[in-house]
Amino acid sequence: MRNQLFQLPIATPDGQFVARYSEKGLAELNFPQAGTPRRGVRSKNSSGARRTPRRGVPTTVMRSHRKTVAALKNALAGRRAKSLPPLDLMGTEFQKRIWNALRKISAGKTKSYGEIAQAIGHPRAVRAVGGACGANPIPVLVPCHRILAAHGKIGGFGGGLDWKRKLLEREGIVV
DNA sequence: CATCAAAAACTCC
DNA sequence: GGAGTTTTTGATG
Repeated sequence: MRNQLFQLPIATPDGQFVARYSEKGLAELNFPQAGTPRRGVRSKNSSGARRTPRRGVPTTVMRSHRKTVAALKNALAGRRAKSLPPLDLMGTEFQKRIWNALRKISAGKTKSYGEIAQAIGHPRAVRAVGGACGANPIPVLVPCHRILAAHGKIGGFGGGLDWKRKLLEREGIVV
């Protein structure tokens, strides 16, 4: 079991996102509809899933939530957020490196999995990079959708390929 | 606890 | 279309 995460909804024109925060910051962000469609994730929906305690939420979490909402809306509008909320990324060092590299990508630009692999010093681990992107807990804010396959192909996307295309088109990126 | 085996949002021949 | 590379995850001894 991880630390207790506070789960809060985010209403956007595209639906209701679900964000989960630790006391350090944003830990996870999910698309509307599907709960956790990532592979290999067993999400027993028993009482283990902590719902939204509208109060009893630490002020740090509320602050992160406010920033997250602003950043998410900006991102959905096709613009990069001026400032992201504090992120509490949980994963292996390899994944953290990749996610950190993803955050460096400016809005309206794309990179390939190979580019990311080279950026983190494992030029052959392109496949693993794809896996790490799929394990990215915070899509949109960590722009995993700006990663395209080598030959300009769309690649894949955990939250659904339609989302990826939509996000890319909103940023003016044509595939 | 250490080891083996399979899968993955890729890339090159 | 097939083989190659790397990491993660679940099963096995």
